[in-house]
Formats: sequence, C-alpha cells, structure tokens
Amino acid sequence: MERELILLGLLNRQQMHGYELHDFIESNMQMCIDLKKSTAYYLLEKLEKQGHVTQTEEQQGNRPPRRVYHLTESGKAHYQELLHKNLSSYLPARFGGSIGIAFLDDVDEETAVSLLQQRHQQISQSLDNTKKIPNHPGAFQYLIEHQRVHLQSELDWLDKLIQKIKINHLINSTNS
Amino acid sequence: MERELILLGLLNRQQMHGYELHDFIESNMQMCIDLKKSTAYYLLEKLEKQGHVTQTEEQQGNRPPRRVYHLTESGKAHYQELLHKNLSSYLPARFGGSIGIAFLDDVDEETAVSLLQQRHQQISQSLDNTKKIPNHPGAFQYLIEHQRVHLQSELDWLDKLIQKIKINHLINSTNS
DNA sequence: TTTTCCATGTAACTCGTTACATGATTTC
DNA sequence: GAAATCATGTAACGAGTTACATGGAAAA
Repeated sequence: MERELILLGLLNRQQMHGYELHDFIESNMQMCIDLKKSTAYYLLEKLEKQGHVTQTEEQQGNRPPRRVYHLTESGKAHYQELLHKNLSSYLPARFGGSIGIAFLDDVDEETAVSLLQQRHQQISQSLDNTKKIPNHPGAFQYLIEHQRVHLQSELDWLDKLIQKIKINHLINSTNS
Repeated sequence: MERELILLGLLNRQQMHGYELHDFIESNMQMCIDLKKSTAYYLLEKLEKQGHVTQTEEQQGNRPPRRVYHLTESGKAHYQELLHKNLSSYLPARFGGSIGIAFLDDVDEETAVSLLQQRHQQISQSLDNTKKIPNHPGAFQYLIEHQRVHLQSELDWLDKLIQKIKINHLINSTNS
C-alpha cells in the first residue's frame, strides 16, 4: 500500500512519468523504501485501470514516449484515504534486520562483534546517504529527519551492544 | 528469510511442534514479527524437504498428532548461515508506517494532529505490550530491549512533531 | 566506441496472507 | 452447552521481485 501512497503523493504535487517517479523515489527516498521499476510501472497501470490516474503521452524525438500521469478526482480521494490510514496507524515496523539479535548467543563472541561491526558500518553508510539527499520544502523534510533520528538511535544502541559483548568476552576469557 | 531464521533459532534450542513454535513467536516476538500459522506450517514443511529439519510424530490421545521438529546437521549449518547474514547486514528497516509523514502537508493541521495522536496511541500500546513479555535468558532479552528503545525513540520523535504542527497551526490561524 | 542513461514493458516466480476446513479437548 | 484452545492443513490470491527484452540518446 505504501508504494501506491508514494506515487499518489508525488502525482498530487505535479504530473510525472513512470521513469521520473521511480528516479525521484530512488534518489530521495531510498532510505525508507525500495521501489523497483517494474513495480512502479505495474502500479501506475493499476491505478489507471482503477481510474485514479490518467495518462497523456509525450513524445521526445525518437525515444519511447513518456507516459505522463496525473491524478483524477477519484485519485485525490483515494490518496487522502491512504494517507489518513498511513498517518494514523503504526504498522509494527518490520525489523527483520534485528531478529538475529535474539540468537546472538549462538555465535561466538569474536564473530558476533565482527558481524555487528559490519552492520554498524552499513547503518553508518545509510546515515551518510541521507545527508546526500537535497533539501525539500515542507513535510518531506520530516521524513528524512525521522530516518536520521532512527538511524542514529540504531547506531547508538549497536555501539552499546558491541561494548557489552566485548566486556562479556573479556570476563569469559579471563575466567577460563 | 527472517521467519525461517526464527524457526531455526528456536529449534536450535529445543525440539518443538508447529503450533508451539507459532505460539511462542506470537506471545514473545509479536513486536517485531507477525508469523501466520499457515506460514509456519508451510515453512516447516519446506525445511523438512530441504533436509534441515526432521519430524517425529507424537500422539496425544485423540488429537491430531503433533509434528515435532528437530534440527539436522545441515539445518544447523543453514541456521548459522542465515544468522550470520542477518547479523551482519542492515536491511533498511521497512518504515512503511512513516511514509505518510512526507505528505503531511496534504492534510489540514487539526486532522494531522488527530491522526498522529492515534498513531502515538498505537505505538504507546506496542510499548506497553513489550512489558508483558516474560523475561528470557541471554540474548533474547536484547531483542526486546532493542524494540523498546526503538519504540521510545519513535514516541519521542512523534511528540516533537505533534508540537511543531500545533505551533504552526497557531501561527497560521492568528495570521489569517 | 563503449558505457551509462532514458524509457518502457512482460513472464515467471517467491513469499506470505486470507479464507477455508477439520475435529477433539478444555474452560467458562 | 457454548466458546476458546489445541493441532493440523489446503487452495486461491496478492504484492512484489527477478530476469529478461528493446532501442535510441548522451556522456565517457
């Protein structure tokens, strides 16, 4: 549902074609969603069938024609519906990535530290990436800030965890 | 993949049957995953076909026989593989729930505040739920703590956002 | 001139959910 | 006696990904 919401939200600002939409999402929202091209095209087709958007073709020289989409009235209503639902509800954020934490005891401490450091590195990278995103007016900026806060909190927590494991390791190794 | 990882991780501790696995996950990990029964059964069948687990039937009176699963050697290896992968990589946590934030400008301020308060309520509820989870030995507890830290950070952030919107609203309404 | 970018799409697949079905047992 | 729990499953569906295909234009 959220992919549809993004497309509608962007189209609510201005008409855009599929490639453009995908491109914008990839370069400005990559930290919170990964929308594949084929999914974007598929979704736009679906929205058109449902009457939420309409197409107009734009020819640019010899290139494949751009299919520029715009919201219909029905689309605007649908957009508001999805937006309200999204804002009002908290979908237990899929923390797939953290599940392994529950089973940390099943890898030895050196390995654990090294694996978690790799993870740390990636989160750090993600955080850096959010800094490359150009500034946007209005609420869009909130999303980016939210992501930054989240990533920073993840990083802090990970640091503490790694410290704990290192200390445990010292204790265990001096005891044996 | 993470559902498979959980099943393997639990089976690595002790043999369990499908219902029991599902039940444990539902009551102890509901804050980070929602594994449906049919998915659990399906996954266990799949793991068996792949040789990662074996079954033994246990009859209890007239009930449908319990299918108790245990890890094979191959299963243990597979488990370690998935666990390493999970620990070392950060899958940009699916923040589907927050996407709407980017489009907050498209709802009027009173509505926004009210929607976000509903969201706040739900996160708060989630946080309370983590407190009902019984204590677990070892690393399992880290997962719960991680979730709590995350939820708290979400709550803090939301509070600030709601405040900002309220202030904006005041400014806008006195100006007009 | 080779690579990257622009611009679209299709077919097959995977993962997971929904909705259904069964039937004994325990609890209220 | 009704409702919840125990215990399993199947069939159909849905969302999204992967891998592929096409071909001109711009940049390296």
